[in-house]
Amino acid sequence: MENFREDELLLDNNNMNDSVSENLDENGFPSLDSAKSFSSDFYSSGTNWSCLVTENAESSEEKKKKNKKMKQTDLFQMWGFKKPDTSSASTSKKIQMKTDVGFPSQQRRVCPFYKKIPGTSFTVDAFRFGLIEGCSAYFLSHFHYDHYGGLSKGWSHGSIYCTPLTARLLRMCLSVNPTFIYPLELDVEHNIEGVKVTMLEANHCPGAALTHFRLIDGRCYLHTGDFRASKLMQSHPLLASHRVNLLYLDTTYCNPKYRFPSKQDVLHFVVKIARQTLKKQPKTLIIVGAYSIGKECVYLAISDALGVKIHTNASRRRVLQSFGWPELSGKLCSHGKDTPLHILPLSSLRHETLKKYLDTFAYEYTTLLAFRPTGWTYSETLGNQLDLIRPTSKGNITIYGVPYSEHSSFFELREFVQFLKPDKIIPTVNVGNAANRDKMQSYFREWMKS
DNA sequence: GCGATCAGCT
DNA sequence: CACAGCTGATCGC
Repeated sequence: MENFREDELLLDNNNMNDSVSENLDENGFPSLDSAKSFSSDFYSSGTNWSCLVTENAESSEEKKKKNKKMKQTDLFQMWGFKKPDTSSASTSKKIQMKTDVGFPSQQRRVCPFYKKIPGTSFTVDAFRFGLIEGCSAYFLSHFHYDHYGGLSKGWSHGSIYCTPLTARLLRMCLSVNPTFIYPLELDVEHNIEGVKVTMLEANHCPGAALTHFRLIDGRCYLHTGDFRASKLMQSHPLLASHRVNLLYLDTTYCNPKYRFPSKQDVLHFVVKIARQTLKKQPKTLIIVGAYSIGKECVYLAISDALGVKIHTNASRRRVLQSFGWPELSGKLCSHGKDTPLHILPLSSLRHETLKKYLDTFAYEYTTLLAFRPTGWTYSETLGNQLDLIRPTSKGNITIYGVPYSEHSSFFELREFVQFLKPDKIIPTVNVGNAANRDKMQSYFREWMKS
């Protein structure tokens, strides 16, 4: 997850000073020798977003006057029963509610400093800002929309560096011109403009990577992208042997209220529920919800445990096939009737929608059990106790929210940071408001004490 | 006519 | 709450 909502970024514009921008070069890249001071200024001032937006904040006020509209999703198309309708929909004329006339959006959105790597002309996950002056290499940490946003067929602003799997998805799903894409094998040191760059497995979604930069002067910077910290990560030679001077950290769950179990525990829980349900009612259709990529292990675990194949629509099958994982590819099947385990978009995981879906398999299945894996199915009181999770049931439809997270929990973050002992930390998530930034800053200070 | 983008929503 | 989008409307070519 990332913060990039303009209205959020605008919040702090009334309290600006020049402490950050002083340490930026003419293109807004933090200069090499001031890497320390620019991040400390970031923490001390907490509110300096001078490198972000400078336009007026008016637009956010007049936004909320649109009527809610009924939407008519073609479920059969989404589920793969039907080809997309190519006939044009009727377009009704509407009164313009636009308030920021005259300002092209890219002019108003400037790449924030925490996406720029000091002492280099590199940026990370910064495609939605159009051409970034002074940027010669655009790194992409993983293939999730809020990170690749801005990339499309017409991209021509510069070289894109990412893992080979992410590169395939860029070509396949976004038709990005391959001449701009430079796949970087994991765990191999690549020399890019004199900087030694290594991609490390991020334990997030397929293809997600931490990016490790070793500059010519020996300084090491680690950008986590989105990641779930693990013990295994600590044994990586690059992290075990080199001091990290600057850590760009995925702070999605940087708050102790976020407690969730290990992935393994959640997988065991899901499998247990699936088995119990099938034992009671053998004619149960099992659904796992998923976004574009990620959470594959949830349905792989069920597939393995029950010895059944995995059905999903053609477009998702194409994406999953592209991973090149035999243990996944071999289990996919194109006919829903051939397996009781189906994958649907998370948006389908509502009782009403699932009922319709079950109706399309009325001859095969009588009940439906669905899992909604998200990171924020947490509870302060439940904590780690999976057995206290209660599903929501309506008729023969049962939905479990399960805390399968592909981001680090608060305590995993703490352990990772205390292992790494970086000189400085730059949070990359939840930085849109000052209270959050201050809170995270105080956690960092606490962690770094000893 | 189509792809890209935006606001609103979950 | 916030994940990682989804959707319909609008904009731009």
